[in-house]
Amino acid sequence: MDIRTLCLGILSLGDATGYEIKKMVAEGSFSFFSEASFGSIYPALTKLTEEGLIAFRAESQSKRPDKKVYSLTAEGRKTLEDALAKSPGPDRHRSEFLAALLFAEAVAPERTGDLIDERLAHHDAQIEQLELLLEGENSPASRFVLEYGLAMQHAARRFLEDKRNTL
Amino acid sequence: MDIRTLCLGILSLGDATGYEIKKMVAEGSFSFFSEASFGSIYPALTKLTEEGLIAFRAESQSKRPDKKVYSLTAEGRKTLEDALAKSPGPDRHRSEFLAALLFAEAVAPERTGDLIDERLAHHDAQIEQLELLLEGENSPASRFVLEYGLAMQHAARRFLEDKRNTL
DNA sequence: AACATACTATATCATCCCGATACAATACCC
DNA sequence: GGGTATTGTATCGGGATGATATAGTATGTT
Repeated sequence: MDIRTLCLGILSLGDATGYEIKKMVAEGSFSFFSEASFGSIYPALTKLTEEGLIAFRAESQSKRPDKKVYSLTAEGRKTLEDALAKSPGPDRHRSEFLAALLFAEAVAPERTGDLIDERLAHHDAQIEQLELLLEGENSPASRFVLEYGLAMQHAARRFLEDKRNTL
Repeated sequence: MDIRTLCLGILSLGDATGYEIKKMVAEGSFSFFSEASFGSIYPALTKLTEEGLIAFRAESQSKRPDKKVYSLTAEGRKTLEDALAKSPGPDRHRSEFLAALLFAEAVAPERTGDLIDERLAHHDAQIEQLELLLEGENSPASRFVLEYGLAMQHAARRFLEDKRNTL
């Protein structure tokens, strides 16, 4: 899933500005399976507009630069449907924590206990945040994703607690 | 964790060629928390060598290009220790599956059942592979990572099975 | 025997992406 | 008054990905 398809997908759920798209992937339920920076979102939106897959209306705001509110065109919806027809690629998980844990074993074994304790606290914070998001979310699809994230956090936390003394 | 630190970490576990490092992050227990391509590994090794953090011995092979077997220098080990002293950055999870599921809800809802069924089969395959790797692995740290991955796969699978009919 | 695919091994390159930065006005808090 | 946060668009350097090139060996397939 490249940034272009991600933008099409987000716009299929409703019109948005580049800034709003960035907020959605940085916070909210999108943040648990995707990422994107301004440096990729704005060029993607420009190119998608040139290709006619999306269009924007400029909303002038008093004392602020114009907002460009993007929306999906019929052609863009078709392109998204085609992309979704293919089976999704594999998940990609990058964890500095797991890497640090594995390397610390060889280089600084006294550090592993701290790493795990920090991690448990991190999971607690994530769980709290997810439960908060879940309270304010009514869309079934978004709730599904948030509950999925919650299940994963609980599973990771449980595993670490069980195994803390094994290493 | 950039590729440079990843290479230092892998070399802290034992000497290796660029090709072997690539194999480790593409298969094996490293693949569940990291990724790297030839296009990033070879330049990283070259630069780390220039900086004196690693060194290589060329092993000439009959009828093959020389192997460059890299190993960590004392300075490289120190650099790795410094990097591990910092707390690891957050995990990054990218899932085309979750994105497709969320977007399909709006664009092609009849596809969601198939997506989940495909995903369940995918988890079964991953679980089988992880159990296979676990059989041949004796290092406690590697076993820890593999068991972690296994726990996550089981949790995801269980969640999807429970929720299949909710959407 | 011929052919195709896969493996070992290094390396480069276009394209894409991230993180930082810039600009600009408003709003809020101490 | 001053510092930080928010809404907004946009660019740029450095870094990463995925594909491709080269090249010989090994293995499997028809």
